[in-house]
Amino acid sequence: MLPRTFYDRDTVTVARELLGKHLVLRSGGVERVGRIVETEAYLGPHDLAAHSARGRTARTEVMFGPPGYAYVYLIYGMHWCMNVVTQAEGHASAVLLRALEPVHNLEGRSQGPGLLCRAMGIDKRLQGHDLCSAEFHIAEPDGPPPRISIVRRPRIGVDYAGHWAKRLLRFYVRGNAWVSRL
DNA sequence: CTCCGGATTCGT
DNA sequence: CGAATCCGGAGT
Repeated sequence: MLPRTFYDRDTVTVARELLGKHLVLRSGGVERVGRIVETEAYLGPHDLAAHSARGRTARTEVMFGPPGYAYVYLIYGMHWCMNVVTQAEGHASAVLLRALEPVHNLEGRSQGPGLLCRAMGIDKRLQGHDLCSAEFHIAEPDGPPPRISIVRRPRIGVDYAGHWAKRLLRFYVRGNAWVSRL
């Protein structure tokens, strides 16, 4: 299991290093595992695409808290999205998990943040959950890590954020078939 | 209290 | 390209 210190670092670094790691959720006697192949970094209140840019609210409270917790929210009234909170308490930054390569017990497709949560069974009950826990965490896969090439692109769906929409804060594993879009 | 729109996905 | 579908956040 990744230690809390993994998340207590620069958000771009965490977003890049999460690629290739395993997201693990044990629920109802079933363990689901997916390999993270696509992420986006949301840097904090100064980042106009980040939810924390609208200030500290009930929904975004967990983003302002300590690193290594899940920020889960509902979008467009029907899809859950999952983030990992990064950096020290008060920084209000996070990494959005956008796509998984199926490893174990995933239900259907997992390319795109909404489909990822559907496949893993992630919803409101995991909002604010500790990711340094047996039932819900991110882990280094067994064996030697494969050498991967990382692609940097602008984030998806944040055109409203002015110049922040152009920043290269989306990361994915080059050539991976489970990435949501090229 | 009302109103607007979204870190998406799917079907046309 | 537009609908689905609901709640957070902002304004009255």
